[in-house]
Amino acid sequence: MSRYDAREIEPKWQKAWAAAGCFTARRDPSKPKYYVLEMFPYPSGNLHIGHVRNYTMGDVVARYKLATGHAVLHPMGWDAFGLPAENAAMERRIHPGDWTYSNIANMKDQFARLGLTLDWSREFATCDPEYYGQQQSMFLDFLEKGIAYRKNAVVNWDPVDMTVLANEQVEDGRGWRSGALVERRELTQWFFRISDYSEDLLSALDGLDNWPEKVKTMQRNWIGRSRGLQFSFSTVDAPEGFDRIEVYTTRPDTMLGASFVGISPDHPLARQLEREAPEIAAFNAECRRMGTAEEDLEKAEKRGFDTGLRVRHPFDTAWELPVYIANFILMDYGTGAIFGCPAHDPRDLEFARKYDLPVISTFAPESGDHTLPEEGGPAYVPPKPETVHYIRGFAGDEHQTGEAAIEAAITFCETNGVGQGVTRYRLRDWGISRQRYWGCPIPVVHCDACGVVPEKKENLPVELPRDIDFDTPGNPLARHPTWSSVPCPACGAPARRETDTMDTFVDSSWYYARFASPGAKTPTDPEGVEYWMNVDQYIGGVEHAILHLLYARFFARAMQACGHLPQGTSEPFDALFTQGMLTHEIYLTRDAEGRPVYHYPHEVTDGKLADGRPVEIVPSAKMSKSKRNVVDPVDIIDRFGADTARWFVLSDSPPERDVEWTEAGAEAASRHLARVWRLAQAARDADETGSGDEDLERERHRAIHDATMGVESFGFNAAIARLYAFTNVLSKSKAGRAAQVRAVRTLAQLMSPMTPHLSEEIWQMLGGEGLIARAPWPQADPAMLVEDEITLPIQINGKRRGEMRVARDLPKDVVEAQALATDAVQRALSGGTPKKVIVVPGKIVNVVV
RNA sequence: GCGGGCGUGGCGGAAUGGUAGACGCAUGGCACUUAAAAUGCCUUGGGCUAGGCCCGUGCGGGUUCGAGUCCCGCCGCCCGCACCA
Repeated sequence: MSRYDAREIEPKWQKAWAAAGCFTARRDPSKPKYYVLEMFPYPSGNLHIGHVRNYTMGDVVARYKLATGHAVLHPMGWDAFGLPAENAAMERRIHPGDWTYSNIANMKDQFARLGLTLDWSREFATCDPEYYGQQQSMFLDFLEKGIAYRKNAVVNWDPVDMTVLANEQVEDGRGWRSGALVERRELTQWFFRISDYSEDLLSALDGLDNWPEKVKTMQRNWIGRSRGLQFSFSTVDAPEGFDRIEVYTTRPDTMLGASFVGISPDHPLARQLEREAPEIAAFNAECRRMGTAEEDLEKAEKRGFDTGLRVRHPFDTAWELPVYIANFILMDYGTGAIFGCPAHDPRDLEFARKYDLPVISTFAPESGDHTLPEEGGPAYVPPKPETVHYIRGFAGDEHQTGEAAIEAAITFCETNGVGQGVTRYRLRDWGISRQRYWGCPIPVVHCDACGVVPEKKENLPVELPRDIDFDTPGNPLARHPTWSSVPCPACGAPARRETDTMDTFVDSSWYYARFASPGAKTPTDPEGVEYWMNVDQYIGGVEHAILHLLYARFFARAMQACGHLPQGTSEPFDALFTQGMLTHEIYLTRDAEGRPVYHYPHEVTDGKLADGRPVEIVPSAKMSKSKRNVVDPVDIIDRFGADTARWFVLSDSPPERDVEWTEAGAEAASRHLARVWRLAQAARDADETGSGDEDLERERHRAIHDATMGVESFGFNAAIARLYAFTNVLSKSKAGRAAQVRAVRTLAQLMSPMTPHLSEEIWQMLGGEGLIARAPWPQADPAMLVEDEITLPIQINGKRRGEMRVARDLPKDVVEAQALATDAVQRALSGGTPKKVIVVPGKIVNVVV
């Protein structure tokens, strides 16, 4: 009997699949098409075990769809632009392009060992000029359609490094390299008009039936449609041109609870005031000395500055409110100005208590204990559909829901000329300008005479220059001696190329469409996208639930508007699956100062280091290089084989949840595969006749049914658990050779999406025809699945107290009579009669005594 | 801070509102072996006055004949917050 040796069989079958061209996508009108896509990786240099899980899931789907007669497209590429390449360039004096492409080569070798069904003939990297040139072409289309435009926006500015920082490069308000206090600075930047699509992006979510509800909810909240009132306060003694302050509120029903007006430090009025008042200038400067990240803003202490200006309440001109500049108000939202109602907003309440401003409740609960905010209670913010009692109402009923009150308030205000009801969206336009080298150049030219001029399409791609350096901080493109000097495409006069490059989210917003025809001389070609789009199943991390997926949905619409995608593809991903992370224990010891020192898993045995020191163990932590709790897939494949790695990452945990990588789990998976291998040999060598052929055959059909359901519903862990159970039955079976061989061949097929190499080997061993990768998926015979007799649990007062075997279709009254006759029920009744008997056919009997 | 999610034995987890703990790991025992490894078989939520009963799905309430599942309020962890990808 030979042993299962993954190192021997895995390369063999990988070669066989390649020789047969099994995974090359081909348009085939005689088959339904299926496009499965996993979010493409950033080429960081090494495949992470998390990648293994992500790509194995897609591979299971791809192999299953191949087996069920689909023309499958399963491509792979590289999300190759971005900051890490520039960081590597600075740290190691290596060119970002060289670093990126060598990482790609390395990761591709690692990919090859996993035995995935990828069609590498369609591979591209977003940093290939062929790819980003087409992206530039689309940018020009967007520009022509008005989807791309320029406006001012704030960035994180590092005054020492003289460079723009990403949010993650700002740590506690300081630049990560220079340590300098970061400032907000305004630059003219390129934007995509995603906000024009707000309503469509919102309402189309309703049609995405195969997206997780949580992702749709997050997107809805992000787009943030709100109904509110826009109105203005008239000012008292304000500077010239500021006789009114426009505000927007979603709670106009609380207008009689107004206590102050707050404006953003970037509001035009704040900017005007800082010219005359040094204290205001100082305060505004202080506010701007904070990163642009909304999270920081929200967590920061709420601070304000009393401008001394006052506004008149629109309902009562004698009622004046103070105007504060407040650090938590963003110029990008609404009008950059709010009215504060401390009684019904926790932020406003914190602010009011700090600056001793009035707190005025406008409504209170209908009943129950309630401490009014003005008497020290918390801000009262009930859900809008809840009915409350209006103490200071001015429109609608005294007792009404927040929703009704808001509509009544809007109507009242419109009737009295105080303002207008408007629908707003939280979604802001997408700023795509980056002041960096390693990204897609924005293909426009700045001409003194003609202004902003689009590059001619025949001049695309606008390629990145190769000869750059990172010796001095800032954007290498901007300081390149010759690159930006070009003639104006319109008038031919000397002009300057745009040196901003595009956000890398642009690159990943349309790659799925490019895979349909990767070599096309236009961004897409109609034949390719018409056949392959949409993506039938998209798989990736939930961390992309909002930005990437929203941008990709927007891009599909914008591409459609420019004729790059056909009708019916505005939603590019028919089904979405968000998978969980891979986690691993963290092992650490403490240094003399009590700081943690992290240790790699291979340094730890039985909770101790080699020198015998015990380690602290932090369970289920996200894998990160700095914590050293990483698992190298190459190492796992060397030791156990790809099939074991694939099997393990899919077992144990549901795909949408995190899974903890454990050595013991990997070993168990490996042992199981070896056991299946032995069973296959035992089946091959079994006696011709045996007993229980029929039982095994029934079990085989049940396994087909259950495992198929598991694969179709992304219940890979459930499918695997079912296959374990089938394996247990098989190993105990005394069935004859034919029945055993049939059962093992089915087992190999059902396992093949997860363990393709082992399955091929067994298939061949047991005389399967051709490659298992091309064999049709086994079918379960419905007649073999029904059971004639079932076990019915009997409950007394909702607790299980017994069971009985009954015919599957026994009438309800007979079931009831039999249940009442059981010992357990008789004991519980002790001669009395039951109060109630509930019989759920085929499920349960509950006797209430 | 705001939005979204998750929480079940020693561990990973299973369970259309209907037998909580499938399946796997780890325990412990047995078989095989000179021995070990490997393999196979069995055992295992906690408790008690143990062949029966009680308690158990983060905590506290509620709906229901019946709640891990639905509702309300907490606690903890994770993801996102627009320039990380």
